[in-house]
Amino acid sequence: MENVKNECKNCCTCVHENCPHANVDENTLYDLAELFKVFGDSTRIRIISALMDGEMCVYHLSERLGAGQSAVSHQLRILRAAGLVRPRREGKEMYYSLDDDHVKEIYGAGLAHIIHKGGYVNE
Amino acid sequence: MENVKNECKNCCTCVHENCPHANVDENTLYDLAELFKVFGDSTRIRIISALMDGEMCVYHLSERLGAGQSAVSHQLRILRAAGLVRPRREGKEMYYSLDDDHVKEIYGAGLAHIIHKGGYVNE
DNA sequence: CTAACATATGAATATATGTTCATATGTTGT
DNA sequence: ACAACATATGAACATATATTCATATGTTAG
Repeated sequence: MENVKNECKNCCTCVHENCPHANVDENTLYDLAELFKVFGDSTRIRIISALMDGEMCVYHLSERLGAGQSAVSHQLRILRAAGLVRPRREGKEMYYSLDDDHVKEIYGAGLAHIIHKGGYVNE
Repeated sequence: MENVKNECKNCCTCVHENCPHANVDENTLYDLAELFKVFGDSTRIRIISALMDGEMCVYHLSERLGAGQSAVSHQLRILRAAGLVRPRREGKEMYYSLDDDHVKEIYGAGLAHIIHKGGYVNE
């Protein structure tokens, strides 16, 4: 409702884009929830993970995930709408790739937490 | 299903915890989706945002969010189960705080993406 | 232009999830 | 022990969401 002004008490006094203590209004928090919601589905996070290695067409994504073409296409639509992936047409095929490095940063930050909590063993 | 071994092609050859290209098995991806799912709710992200300023008791959280006590408590349970917040009892009250800095990193990474996409104006 | 292929989309269904209400648990002061 | 308060929890309900099926759109080769 209200927009409380909070100065960063932890890392700095200025408000730069990476500062997690930056003043954030309610609408931004809703946007943020929407963004994380997109990451919060196993099919979509698996798509993102697959695209870490580089672009891939829908058919190969579908194959790699063992999911239906329609399901993958629906999820790609959501990823696209969130600005997380970008399509590129080449003939009949659509190649998808991660939109920018923010996607990798969010993914990496989440992964670091999982690892820290010990639920992950690297081989 | 299968566990494909991918070496990082972008930033390094070693596999350290922050590398977004680290080899990640299917189970970890499911854990990751579960983690982001926790961030992907407006009530929970508002709780996290509130706790950025420091610990807070349930009643004050409930007050600040304009949400019911029960709703907040239910969401705190989920945040606790995910290892994102930590409770501390002081008399009748329960004070919650962010569990560790990973929470801030994930939050900050998401916020950076929102800002980059232009959906956020800092005052 | 037509057939074959790749992807996208709409509708329907089944499942997951958040909130509310009622109540239980736990703590303090008397 | 009891009353008052703070928080937690279970059940019920309403809503959101992911998948599937059928079909539409778009592209290429012949």
